[in-house]
Amino acid sequence: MKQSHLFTKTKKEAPADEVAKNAELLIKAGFINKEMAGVYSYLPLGLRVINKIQNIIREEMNAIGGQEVTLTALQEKATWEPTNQWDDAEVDVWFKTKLKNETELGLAVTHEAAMTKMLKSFVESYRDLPVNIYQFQTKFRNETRAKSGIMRTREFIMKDLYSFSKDEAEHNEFYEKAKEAYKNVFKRAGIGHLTYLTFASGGMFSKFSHEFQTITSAGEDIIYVDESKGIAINKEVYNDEVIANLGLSKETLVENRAVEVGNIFTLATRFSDALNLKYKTETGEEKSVFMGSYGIGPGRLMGTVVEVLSDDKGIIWPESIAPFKVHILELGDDMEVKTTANALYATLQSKGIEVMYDDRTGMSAGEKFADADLIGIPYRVVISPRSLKDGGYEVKKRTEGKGKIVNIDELTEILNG
RNA sequence: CGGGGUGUGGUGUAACGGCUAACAUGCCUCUUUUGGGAAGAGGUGACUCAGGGUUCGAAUCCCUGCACCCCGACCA
Repeated sequence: MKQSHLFTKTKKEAPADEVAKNAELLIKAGFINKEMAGVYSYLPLGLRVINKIQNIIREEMNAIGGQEVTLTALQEKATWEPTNQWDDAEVDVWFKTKLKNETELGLAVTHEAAMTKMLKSFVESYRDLPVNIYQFQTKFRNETRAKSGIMRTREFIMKDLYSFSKDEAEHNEFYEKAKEAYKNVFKRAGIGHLTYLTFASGGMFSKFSHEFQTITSAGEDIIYVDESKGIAINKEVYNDEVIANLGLSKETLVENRAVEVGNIFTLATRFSDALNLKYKTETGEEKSVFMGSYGIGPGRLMGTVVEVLSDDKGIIWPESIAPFKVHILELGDDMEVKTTANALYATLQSKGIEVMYDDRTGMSAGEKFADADLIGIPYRVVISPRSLKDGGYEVKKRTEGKGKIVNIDELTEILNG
């Protein structure tokens, strides 16, 4: 993409009402736009990142047998009444609305019940199980306090997968696979080294759950990390019994602030009992389907990456989720520079490399450098009278201080690697 | 939901109850520049969140509403 074509612009100053680093940088660089408290739109650059993240998640979910669907965001009252979750005393984050005929509807807070209900049309026999279904869908939660930029919003996309198994043993098998898939997601998104499988309370759904917590001061949770074992305990269930059950000891646990980037938990038969999702076993017995629920918020994951991987100049995207792989900067209005830059842009694109080309004219070099650092694309290639005189292209990684001059073959080799 | 705070050009800030609401940045025009947010010149842009009140006089004080931020509680 040519940068002159991009309708968004970088800003020198972040809006005064944003304090969170993720929102400051993402707004300054033109990835997101704030519509109101806790509600953000994704702009071209931000959407590219979200799509990359979703594709990683999609690949990992498909790899463990997930099937993708999209359920509706509008949900009827009857869906949530069997589990008593339509009640505002039970679930206090509903956005509720009505049809013209006064029928009450809710904007999806989550999809456990809807997915369970939907599956009743398809599951009848043990032969139909197990199935694992997921979606990327908008959730609406009327949070009393949105906060921390895109980390806790009132409208957000969530990947939610629901597993439907014949029994607990089959469920556990999938649950373990899901754990590994989740680890892969966070590793691939560039925050694996800071993310810990964390033992936590199950909230409304079950007694315990597993969270994936990424260490950052921007997080809302306190966790106790055992570095050598690579696991942690959430403060909410941190007690002697839990520590002992997990085979940990207080001495090796270190307190950290962290953000929950993923959460998986066992639902057992809570929803299948309530909504009557049953199947016939081989012996003709009727049994409730055994369920699990697995969530990741791509937007929050994006915010977490920014919180964790950035410096005083801007964002530092991991290659896997960067909006583009390489950023070409053309400096000055020299004709030869322009010709060379255009040719490189065409060449890289023809090789399937995602490239942003800063072809904007009348700008100082410093301004282009500053924008490139802010946007945070992994590789920067400078083309200028100087680089041409030195015989090539100056390539620099966002994480490195100094670049080096290379020729076209060396450059494509670096970018293909 | 409890507590604290803030609303001024697109953005960031300033202005004692008293001059035509100032500065920077952005944006437009021209000239000169081009390796770390260039320089000069000229221009554009705000009924100071909304409504009421106090006052000779309100961006400034008071009330109501709305919006936003932070701490806590909550968090499927």
